[in-house]
Amino acid sequence: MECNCNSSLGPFPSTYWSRMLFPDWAYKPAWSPGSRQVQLWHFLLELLGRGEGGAITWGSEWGEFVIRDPERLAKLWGERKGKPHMNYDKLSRALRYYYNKRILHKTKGKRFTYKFNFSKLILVNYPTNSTENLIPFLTLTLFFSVCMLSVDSCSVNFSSPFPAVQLPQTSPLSPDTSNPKAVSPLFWPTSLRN
DNA sequence: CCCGGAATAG
DNA sequence: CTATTCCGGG
Repeated sequence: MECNCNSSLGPFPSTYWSRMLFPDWAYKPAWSPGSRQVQLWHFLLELLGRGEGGAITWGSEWGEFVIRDPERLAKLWGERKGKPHMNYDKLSRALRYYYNKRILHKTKGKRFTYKFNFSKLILVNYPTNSTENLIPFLTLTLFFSVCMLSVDSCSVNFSSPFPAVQLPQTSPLSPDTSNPKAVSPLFWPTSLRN
């Protein structure tokens, strides 16, 4: 199967996608149900999606990004979190904590260059006590969001086997959770596997 | 620059 | 728990 985002689904207004870019589970760690503290990976994807000022941009490979202005990125991050003394040294330490969780890894040799692991990103942050079969939908949510916000023409080949899969019929803003099995768990792009 | 340990906060 | 802060080391 091929996904051509621009022709099949888009284009959509950016506000539309920014609202569905990160579902509720992305904002809060499982241990603090009430809080909605923004996490660093979330913030980065947000900037990457908006193409914010060139402080951070996508790299050549899938999921790879380059920090073009480290101190400015740190300043933006500090403003978001209310940490006026944030700098790249401290921000990069937070990025390094993602290595163990396999959310992120460094592309060695390339300065200021890191690479997302989107599948791990989902698995790590998905609340385990919730319904399992919602994962495919959330996968699609994150994948398509990143896909559509990051590149002009997004074309990805999906691997077989590929059972009958249909996208949710309702609006992504109010997903039909009563029919989560509309999307198969096998719906994983090859580029997201590892 | 990049790496992780250690202490600490929320 | 996720960072933040600080820092010795490569």
